[in-house]
Amino acid sequence: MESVVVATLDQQPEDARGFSPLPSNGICGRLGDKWTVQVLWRLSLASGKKLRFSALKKEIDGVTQRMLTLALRNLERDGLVARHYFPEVPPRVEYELTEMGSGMLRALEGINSWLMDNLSRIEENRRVYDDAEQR
Amino acid sequence: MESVVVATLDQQPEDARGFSPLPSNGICGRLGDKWTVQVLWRLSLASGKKLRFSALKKEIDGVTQRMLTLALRNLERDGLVARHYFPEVPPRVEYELTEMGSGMLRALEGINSWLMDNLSRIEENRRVYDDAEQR
DNA sequence: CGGAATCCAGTAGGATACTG
DNA sequence: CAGTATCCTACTGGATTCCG
Repeated sequence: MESVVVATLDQQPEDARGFSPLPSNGICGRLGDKWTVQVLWRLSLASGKKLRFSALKKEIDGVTQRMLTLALRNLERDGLVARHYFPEVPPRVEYELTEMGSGMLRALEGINSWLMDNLSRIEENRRVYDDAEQR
Repeated sequence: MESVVVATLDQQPEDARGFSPLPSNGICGRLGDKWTVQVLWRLSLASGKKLRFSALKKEIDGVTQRMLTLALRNLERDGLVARHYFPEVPPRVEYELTEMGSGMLRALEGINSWLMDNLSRIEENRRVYDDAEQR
């Protein structure tokens, strides 16, 4: 029996090499990218209301049009965000979280709060490590 | 009051722009990289026992020496992994999870199980989206 | 307005060879 | 054994321009 920590992670069927790889890598290459989580986050703050592209762009500091577009496309593709296109003049596009999207955000609460609790310790560790310099 | 989903995420002091950014990006660029989580995972499976560099390399499928070294260095720098160097001939180096490291892994359980539950749906969504092709 | 297209710089990551 | 050192490629992400 492994440690309790990983017990639930071990439910995945083992692969040909005889161990269960974490799906975290690969599947969430998405999570690792620079903007995806921030987009989900801003949409969730809207709590059910839809947000226009320009609103998202204004609220997510530093994101470029291209990166926001790419992030939204990937989220839409995964079914985490719904895109509503209104063929008006000028055109209007609104985005909202899907059920799945908000579920994923909920699932992120664990690491997020852990990070908030441990961020300063990590930064301190890095400082110490870097000060030690050449070993 | 925001949605329940993000309530606990909102405890962070707001920044100058008036909203609380998720720390998930930036702090865990680490989490987003290709090998970090897998290294933590393999170390946790050892449950307290230390693992040698070569053991890790053998068990983490596809990782190169360089990438494993970099991942371990970063984890050590953050204080998530402890490195024990034995100046023998030939040299021996052993790695183990720190308390902090296993805490982080525990905190990852949320997304991990969510991903395992939703992976097939996501893949299906992607398939449908890609089949729709040109919109 | 909400992109798409293009160009470009920086970096993550892989292959290979060498070393204390 | 456990790395460093190089080299190289591919992808991320930024800036800019154009389009329906």
